[in-house]
Amino acid sequence: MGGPARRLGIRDVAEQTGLSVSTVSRALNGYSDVKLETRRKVEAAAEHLGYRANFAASSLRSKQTNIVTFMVSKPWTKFVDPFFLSLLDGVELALQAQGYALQIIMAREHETEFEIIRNSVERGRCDGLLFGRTRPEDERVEWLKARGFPFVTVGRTDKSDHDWVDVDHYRIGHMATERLIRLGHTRIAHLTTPLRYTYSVHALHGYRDALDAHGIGHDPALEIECYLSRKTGADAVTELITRGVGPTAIFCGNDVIALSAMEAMHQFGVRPGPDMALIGCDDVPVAAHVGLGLTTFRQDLDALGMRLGRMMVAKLNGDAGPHQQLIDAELILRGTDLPQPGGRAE
Amino acid sequence: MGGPARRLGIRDVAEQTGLSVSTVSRALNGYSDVKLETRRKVEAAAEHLGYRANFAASSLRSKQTNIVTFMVSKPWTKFVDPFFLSLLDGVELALQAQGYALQIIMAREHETEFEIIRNSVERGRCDGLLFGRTRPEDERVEWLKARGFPFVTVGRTDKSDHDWVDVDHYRIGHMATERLIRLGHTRIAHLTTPLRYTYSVHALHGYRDALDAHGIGHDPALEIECYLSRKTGADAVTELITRGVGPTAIFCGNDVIALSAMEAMHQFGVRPGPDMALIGCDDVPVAAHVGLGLTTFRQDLDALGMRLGRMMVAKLNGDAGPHQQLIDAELILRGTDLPQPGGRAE
DNA sequence: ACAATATTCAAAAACGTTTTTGGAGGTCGG
DNA sequence: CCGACCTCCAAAAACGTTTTTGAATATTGT
Repeated sequence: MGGPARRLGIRDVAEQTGLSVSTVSRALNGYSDVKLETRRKVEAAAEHLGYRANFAASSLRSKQTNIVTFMVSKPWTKFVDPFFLSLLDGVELALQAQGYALQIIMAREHETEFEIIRNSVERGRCDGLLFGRTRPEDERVEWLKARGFPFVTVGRTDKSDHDWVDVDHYRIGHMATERLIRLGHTRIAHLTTPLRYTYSVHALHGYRDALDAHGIGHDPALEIECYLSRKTGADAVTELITRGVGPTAIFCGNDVIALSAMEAMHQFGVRPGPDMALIGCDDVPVAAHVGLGLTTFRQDLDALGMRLGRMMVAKLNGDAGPHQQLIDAELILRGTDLPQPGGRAE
Repeated sequence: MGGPARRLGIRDVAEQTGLSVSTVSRALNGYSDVKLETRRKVEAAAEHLGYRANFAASSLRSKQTNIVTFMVSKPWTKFVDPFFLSLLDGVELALQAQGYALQIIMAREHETEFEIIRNSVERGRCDGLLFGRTRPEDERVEWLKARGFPFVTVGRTDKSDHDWVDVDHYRIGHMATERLIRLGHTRIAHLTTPLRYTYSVHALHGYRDALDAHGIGHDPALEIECYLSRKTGADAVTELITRGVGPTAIFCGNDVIALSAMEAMHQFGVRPGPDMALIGCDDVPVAAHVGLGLTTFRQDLDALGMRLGRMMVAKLNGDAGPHQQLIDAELILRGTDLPQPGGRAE
């Protein structure tokens, strides 16, 4: 005896209040054509019964999920890159203010990135998509654009005729290099982040242009592409030192590379700062506390995230765009950007 | 002219193949009562058309989402705690091997944790739930247990009669303290992680029991609860030094606290290691590279994550449990655990 | 006071799948 | 050769909402 214990449904709320199912639905979803008193009654009953609309059913009928998905790629997960976490904080804030939920999914392999996106879009798992690590030619961007699916990226592509937010890495590269030049350095190495990503190329261009502006040509032997696993900053420094190409300063694409580079310097008895100037990027938490303090660039990731989120909400609300936002980073001077020993600083 | 551009549906695949809708569904979902040839034909047609089953519809009908949700709490997001990232990596691996997708959602405020769980469960957004930061009396655990919803936690509660994985923080506290005692220290401070979490209490007990075992009573003035924002490890060290309670060694609940503590020591001219021994926990990436190298405990988070994921899959497959797994951490000896200056080590 | 309009709600259709049910045709044993 | 049992597939019901449609009642303007 006893009913078959059905799952609690909107029908139960309707029975409880003596109203129709449709009225309950309209009351709960904030439609205007329901009397205030009725709405209150419905809300009270729903609260009392502990009813919430089934997600699958409601998104099937309404054709929207109220979910925005952020896809984070493997390299971000394995080595803790503080970048995207702070970012997500801001995104979440902006989204939930407009009734959207942020959902994060991980792309384990590089190849699955596209598959995950296809799956999300074609199965209708979310209303909008967010992702970073854009490449100059990015399959994902092209595909989404062609399908007209709402998305915003962190980082640009070659064409960049879609919605994005980005940190101005060209400017970062330029400023860092210029600062090192002003300190008297002329042999300045650049340890780049993986060049398959657009932002790495931007930074590289900034670096080269700054050299050019001061009549210093760029030397391929001083430009080394670094990764997080194989070929780290330490490997690059080892290479620079053992090959005797003689840099007196290094600009690193990010702090993890810079930290790794410092590691190798120690092993060669080279002091980061006095013996070899060093500038990083990202201002990771330990940057301030390592050695003399790593000079680096700080980005307001909370703000970047908020903009990213708000941009997505705007798109979702039918705002056509394109929306594009370039963010400046701030140079944080600490101890590792020292004049060239024996050189003449301006 | 031109059709109303309906969304691609299973109907289209049925028409394309000349089969019925139900057969297409059965073929795509791997049922056995469909001829191999037919299955191939269906799969080819689906692939050709680019069809994928709508998520909302399929999960509405089948009453399952194939999604497992990991809820991460605010403190984990703001300050990059490497802990949960490596963990998630393993979880994802274990889940996707069994056809489940991992979805991550963030609880911004402490108070929303419970709300998020209620929402996920009552709206039927996922099949299983994962979360950490368990407290001795944990409302979430009780609620989920009462509802019979599948969940596994990272960390225990007072009762712990549910499924969990956990690192043995009692053992960590005990080992760390014992090592410091063996090095000749008797005034050993413990900078705890927030004591509202169960694991912090476990570590504290390990610390106290080790002291007791050597006939050293624990001194409340040497036990300081630390947080990530207010009252950091630096604040605690400042307090210890200025109050003159005279510890010669410190065991920190995690590396972030330890790093922060080192910071303050520098300001007081106290060298971490020679002047004050220090042991942390977690083995964050920089731990090896800071100062003399921070002695700490390493946990195999990938393995922990895999177990967590596998445990969840087992539950979802009807395996009754309870499943519980306690993981050992490994002491990584580096430079900061030195004998008490002028003391007599065993 | 009457038509026109607003307000409030109910009934039923619709969303796109999966599951249930059952039937047609083939195979096998007696 | 007939019935029993497989194998494979089609038709229809079902999942739990939201949206559409339309009707009853209340309100307003003239």
